[in-house]
Amino acid sequence: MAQKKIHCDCLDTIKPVRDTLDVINGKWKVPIIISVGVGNDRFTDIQESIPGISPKVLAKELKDLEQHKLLRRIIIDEYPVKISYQLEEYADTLTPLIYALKDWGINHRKKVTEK
Amino acid sequence: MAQKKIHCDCLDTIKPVRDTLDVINGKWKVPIIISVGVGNDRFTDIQESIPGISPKVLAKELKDLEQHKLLRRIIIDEYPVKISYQLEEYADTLTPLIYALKDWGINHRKKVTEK
DNA sequence: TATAGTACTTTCCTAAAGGAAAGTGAAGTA
DNA sequence: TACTTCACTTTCCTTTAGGAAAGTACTATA
Repeated sequence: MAQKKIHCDCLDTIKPVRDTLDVINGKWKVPIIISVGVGNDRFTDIQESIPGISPKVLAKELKDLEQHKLLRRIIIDEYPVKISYQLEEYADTLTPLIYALKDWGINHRKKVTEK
Repeated sequence: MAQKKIHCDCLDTIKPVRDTLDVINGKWKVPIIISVGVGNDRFTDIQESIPGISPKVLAKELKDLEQHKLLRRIIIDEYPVKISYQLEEYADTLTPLIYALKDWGINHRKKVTEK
């Protein structure tokens, strides 16, 4: 009787997790969503609210997030010209994920420092 | 009266999120945790359960996860020598996060394909 | 004409991540 | 002695992410 190699199948979980990671990947996207979510809507305000982010990186990540329909860029035609960034409604679906990331981070820091 | 620049403060959320991302960062760590979690405990089984991962990358990520106390490496001294990878209890704390990643991915795929 | 404000862009560079393919070492088995 | 299995390691290379510093474009106002 042929022995069949069994390794547990977990693609049902891995595949959607990968889909998510493809969207919110990297150091900056979730922080940007958080920042815009609490009300920072201007380029420079977003930049100042996220320590360490450079304008180059911010501009690139904002474009990515726009393409993924997580936020939109609104041109306000006054003097001086302003741009407002707003979360799309779809970004609200990320709320549970963001809380999970936050909660785990808080707990992890507690664990690491209490030694 | 001096105008003070107000930009909404969101560091309380951004900081722990960053701590989390520092640990589970990248394409592979969460998939590996999932795979080991469902019972794949041998190097080659883990490798086969995660499409596209190379042995070099798997070895490196396993070391990282060990350092972060998320899994342990157990040497089984038989012939041929086997290594068993097991999740630490601490890895269980990631469960809510993994579900959040999975659920969002499922929903996102639905959204993207139904157009 | 010069200046100020806003929102970027450009250039240059380093570091980290990732991929392909082949190789290694240890030990038991034929 | 050669072969097999398992768990990696090594080498080489390409791609992506990220950072620092300076520059640009537009327009209104002084």
